[in-house]
Amino acid sequence: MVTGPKKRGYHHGNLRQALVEAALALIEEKGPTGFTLSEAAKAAGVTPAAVYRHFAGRDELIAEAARQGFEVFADLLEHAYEKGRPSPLASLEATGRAYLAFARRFPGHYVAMFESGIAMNRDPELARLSGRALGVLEKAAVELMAELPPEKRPPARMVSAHIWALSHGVVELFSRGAPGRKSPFPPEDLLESGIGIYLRGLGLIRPDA
Amino acid sequence: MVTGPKKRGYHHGNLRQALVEAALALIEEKGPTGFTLSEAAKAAGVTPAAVYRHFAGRDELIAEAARQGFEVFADLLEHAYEKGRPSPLASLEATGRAYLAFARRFPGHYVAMFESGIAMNRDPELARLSGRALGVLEKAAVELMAELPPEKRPPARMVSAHIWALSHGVVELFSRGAPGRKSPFPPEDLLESGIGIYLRGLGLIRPDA
DNA sequence: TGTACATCAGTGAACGCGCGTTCACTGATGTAC
DNA sequence: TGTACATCAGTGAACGCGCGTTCACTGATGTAC
Repeated sequence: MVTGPKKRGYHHGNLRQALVEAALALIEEKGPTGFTLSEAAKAAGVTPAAVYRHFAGRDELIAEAARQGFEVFADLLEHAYEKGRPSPLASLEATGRAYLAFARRFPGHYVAMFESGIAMNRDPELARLSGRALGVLEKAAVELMAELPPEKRPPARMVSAHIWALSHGVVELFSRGAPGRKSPFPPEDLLESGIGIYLRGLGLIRPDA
Repeated sequence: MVTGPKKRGYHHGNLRQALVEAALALIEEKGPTGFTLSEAAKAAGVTPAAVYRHFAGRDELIAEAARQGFEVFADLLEHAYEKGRPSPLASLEATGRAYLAFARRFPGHYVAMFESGIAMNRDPELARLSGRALGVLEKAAVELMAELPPEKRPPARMVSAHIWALSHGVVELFSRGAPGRKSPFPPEDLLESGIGIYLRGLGLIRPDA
């Protein structure tokens, strides 16, 4: 058994993180329902009871997975947002793409965050992190709205809600390989074209562009 | 014990349907995870074993609930579609509203259909019914696209996918009372405004309307 | 440097629980004569 | 109409299972002297 660069702590080394990763792998594989504490423990090569040294219980473990997911999520969105600057339009489009990219690259996290039935207010840290992620979208929307004349300027929070809903819908319906439901188009194209049409509807892209 | 209009069959009368309804109530109340065969049986006033007279097992029961949901769903969409005629624009908008109305009025069905992890191809009837529902949306999109000049006419299936994704996203994120996540706007307004902006982006509504 | 002690991560056995599922049964309903 | 029989919906006891959780424990690691 190769231990790697001798980084182990007491016994396992870093059981806490190993459990989170086992949980994510299970969620990814079998959905939020298919994850059990015992199985996660087994996957980490440890007795179920050992889990209680690190988490108060099953829900705590999922919450930690979601927490880590939101952290990466917010980072990715922020990075995409910055990359689009100084154009608010490019920022918002990049942010949308980053949303989908996250869901594809971290499906376990995505499920833990949005489909596990975790209550956001169970944990202030979770609420803060999810707020931060959504905040990026809102900031992009606010800047975008500033480009429109005030009289035809919808509320920025509504716009960010639209983008979020569209992104989430594309992920849920077309991105994950729902058995028996075939996507007519690649989800990336679907989201990109959808956002494009939407932004044109806001008057931010030329009608003939 | 009042039996009502004496419609009961052998013992229970109509256990099959009673089980479906108990399952829906449980799903509605506690999510797709929170539903167990035993609890549904108890809610219907019957022994767990009795379920097997009517369904092959737990999954069969959920599938039946989803099947009934899709039936109502397709009917509602179709009705809304017809109501909007002969204007394709009005048809599509009404169909979108009907989508949300269904999710609100039949939350248990909606969850069984879209969040229970039921495989659509497990059951040809289920595939047929879900196809019929989606078909209404596609038909509306096809007619709508016919109003556009061919050179600026996106694929109808893409348009219907956009509408579907936006509707589903609004339902999942803002319609159901996800604890700790407060909706900034009523979901109906959110969907209506979103679809409106989108249709304007397609060039189907006047920019200044 | 070596020894004694404190810490605490993980063990393993045990628990009560509710689950889905099976089975032989019983008794109400429907039907043939 | 009445009786004998067939049907079959629902019972109740039993099963094996894996779950989450608890507990006293053990033994590897870290620390004080």
